[in-house]
Amino acid sequence: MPELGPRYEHKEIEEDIYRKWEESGYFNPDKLPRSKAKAKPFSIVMPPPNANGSLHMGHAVFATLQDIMTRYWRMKGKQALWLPGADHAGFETQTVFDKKLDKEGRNRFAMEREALWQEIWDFTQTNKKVMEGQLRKLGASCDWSREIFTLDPRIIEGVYSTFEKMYKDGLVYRDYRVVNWCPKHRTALSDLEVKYIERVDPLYYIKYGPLTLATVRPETKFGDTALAVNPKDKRYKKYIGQEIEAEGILGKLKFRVVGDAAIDPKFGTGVVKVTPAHDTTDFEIWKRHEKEIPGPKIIIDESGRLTGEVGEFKGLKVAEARIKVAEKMQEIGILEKVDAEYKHQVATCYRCNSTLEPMPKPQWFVKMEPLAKEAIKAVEAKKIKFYPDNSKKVCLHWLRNIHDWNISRQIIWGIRIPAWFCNPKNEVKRMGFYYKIVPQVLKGKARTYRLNDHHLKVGDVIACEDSQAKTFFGHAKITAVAKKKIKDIVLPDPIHGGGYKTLDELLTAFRRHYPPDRVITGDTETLIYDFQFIPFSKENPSGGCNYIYVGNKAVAKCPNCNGNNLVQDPDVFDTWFSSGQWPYLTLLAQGKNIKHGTRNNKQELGTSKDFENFYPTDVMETGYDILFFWVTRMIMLGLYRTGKVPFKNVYLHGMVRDKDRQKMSKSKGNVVDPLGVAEEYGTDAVRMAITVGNTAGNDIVISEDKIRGYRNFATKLWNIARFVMMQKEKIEGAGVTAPKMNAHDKKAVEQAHKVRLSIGKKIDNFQFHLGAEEAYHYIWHTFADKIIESAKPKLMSEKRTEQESAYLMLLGILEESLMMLHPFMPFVTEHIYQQLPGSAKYSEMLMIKKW
RNA sequence: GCGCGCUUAGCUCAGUUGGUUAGAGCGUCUCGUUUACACCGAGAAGGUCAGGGGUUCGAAUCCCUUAGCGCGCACCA
Repeated sequence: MPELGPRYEHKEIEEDIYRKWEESGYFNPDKLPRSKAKAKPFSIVMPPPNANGSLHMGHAVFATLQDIMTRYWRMKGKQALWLPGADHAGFETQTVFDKKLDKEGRNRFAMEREALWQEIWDFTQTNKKVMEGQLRKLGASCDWSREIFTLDPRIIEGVYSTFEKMYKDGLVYRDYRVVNWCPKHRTALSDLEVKYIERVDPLYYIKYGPLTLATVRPETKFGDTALAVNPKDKRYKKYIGQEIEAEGILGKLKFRVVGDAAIDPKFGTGVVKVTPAHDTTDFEIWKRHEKEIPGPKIIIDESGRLTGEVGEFKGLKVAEARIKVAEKMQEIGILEKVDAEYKHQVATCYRCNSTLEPMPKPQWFVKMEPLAKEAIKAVEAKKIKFYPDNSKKVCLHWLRNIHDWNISRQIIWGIRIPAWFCNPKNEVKRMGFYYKIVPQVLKGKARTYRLNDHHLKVGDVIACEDSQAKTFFGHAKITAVAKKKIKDIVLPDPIHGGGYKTLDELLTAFRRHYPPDRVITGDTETLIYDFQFIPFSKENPSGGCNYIYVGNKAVAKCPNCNGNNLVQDPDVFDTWFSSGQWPYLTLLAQGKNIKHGTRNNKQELGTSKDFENFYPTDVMETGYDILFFWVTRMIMLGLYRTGKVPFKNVYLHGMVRDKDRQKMSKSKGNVVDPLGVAEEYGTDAVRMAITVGNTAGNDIVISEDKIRGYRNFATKLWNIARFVMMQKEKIEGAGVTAPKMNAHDKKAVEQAHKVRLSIGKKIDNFQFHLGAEEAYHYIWHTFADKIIESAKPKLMSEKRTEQESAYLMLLGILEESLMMLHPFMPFVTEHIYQQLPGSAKYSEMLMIKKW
């Protein structure tokens, strides 16, 4: 056999084989010979790799496992579809690109949105190309004709229609609340993107008048608006409802003390400062006591520096300010003590490890509970099977304790949120009204008292803003301006609304609306503006009514007030909001029969040939690390949009580790590059190393030694084939016409067949490792070591029939072996298969042979 | 705190609903070149399946418990 050398030279053949497979067209289920004959569908939608780098071992794991299933079911005669894609990976790509810009001395915050978008677009398209090549190298038999990118217009259209429907159904809402803010990347993150790390920080005990409280964040004290204690705490009961005076860095402070059950009396001193702008819990405390205490006072800006009324600390970064503020407190004698060894969890950005700054922002949220409820029902009803089984429990636990999901990101790389705000033009002056006042204005309140000078004169038209919700509700035309001491206001004042009967009541109200450290007495001067209120309406459109328009494309005029002030939300969606819809959107995008619902009702999903045929998909195979990010959200959104679960089975693979169980990372230098080792040892060897010993939900250990072991196996198989081919030449050389197998040899072939069926059973049950091992063991230690060895004397026998029978047996078992191994090691098996008698064309093994 | 796991050969891990002498890769030792293969063959050493208790005719496997390790979620300023 001159063409079969003693070693399998993968380098010479892999590329060629893949090209021929691809040219055959059989990766596309529509082109399979059996597809006309009502073959049952089998479908996997590929987790789209992030188009911001090249493939790593984790990708090789999913590529291998999904390819095993696809090839197996295709061989079994199903209409097998493996649908590939690529993910724009919003925030992750943005951070990768930010780093690149940083190296080049550039910065995205100084760039035009369109120019930056174009650069990132080009960057992802380049990466996408590279990854496609790499998936081919790994032997992935996916249908490239259906490949789709997450920013494809067909996908975006679907994402928009989902958002629109959810908005109308009340499942997405805009809210002003404290979000997880990364000061480095200047965007909000979802709760899942927060990584808590344990840190030791000083715990400062600060005197606030008669009380002492403990905090790790003295620098936020400028944003304090109250103090809180547990209502059951006997020590402090008498202070609840009281205003206490305290010495502050910037002068005297006055805070009200509220009782709130969220306070743990056992922690610190049992007294907490309430900083609603920069702490989630405090924001909630304020919400519960908003009648009694002032709301958020922002003193940290978006880049994590102090801002506002913070005196000499203005412009300092939080970490610096903390030390300086503590020093200052020490100086003026309000720092009681410091516990330097305080251990606590700090919220950080999972991408850059920056400490997150909680910050109030208006954002879009998804109301999760109704969606989770349906998902729980479906999972409990076993509409989805989980591998490993216990991940179902993990999934249910998460779904049962779900929180609303912030889907707004303040980056440019992503799908822009299709919401338009009817905003007042910037040149229009605005005046804020506390949200409780708004209905009074609408009902006829026509006077407002202001301590700060707004420089308004009679005849000015201003926009009226709900200062909590940051929404506008109308115009006010100023009709009179006066300046008076508060005590000189005649009470009750019917034009103001008539709510205050005594000076004390009025002063309390003033204090509530201004920072606590502002001293307000009867002698304080106030500006008094009389105005004529004009609500926004279609007849009266000027200015912007803050109506929110949600739709799949821009409209020229505000549907509410007819104004021309619509401005699109600059934010983009969390990537997972779009990838959470991946299974149905990718299938809907395929084929010519695509319908996206009726023209009048964009909310309807429509259908397509692929959607009808392949949805729900058979398997979702991905890593356990994105169970919550992706899998649960696909289930929820899939049920919401299609009424069906998006997949019948979930298989979760583990994380790849090196031989010392260390997580692979560039910084550790222990990364095994799948393409590099595939080049050196052959793709088949890498695939086997990935498959054997890899069980659902458990981490996978991959070392070069292991890969080398399976490279040896490929050579072994190669030599088995070489040996059998040698017999072929001998038999054929002797001019045999119709050789026959004896009963004994037939039995051996049947045995091999049974092994193949047993391996199939294991693939059916998602036990790929067992299947791979069984094939390995049978071929090496049964076929080669025992069957071939015992056949040797027969092959040398003088009896022709015995010789021929032994040859036929070996040929039969070889064929079985190639088939059982093909899903795992497609290249070497295909290559050998082509040498067998009767094999003419490529792709026979791949497509036509039944399992 | 709540939840989910793990502990099997020197190392890294398999072991499906409980069923003969517990397996694989790599490593170690001995021998071996014969119709393919030294990226090989024949053979060997190496495990009280974390400890204890229970159920059972029978337990690595099911139940309880102890110890050690890991992961996820939520948190106290």
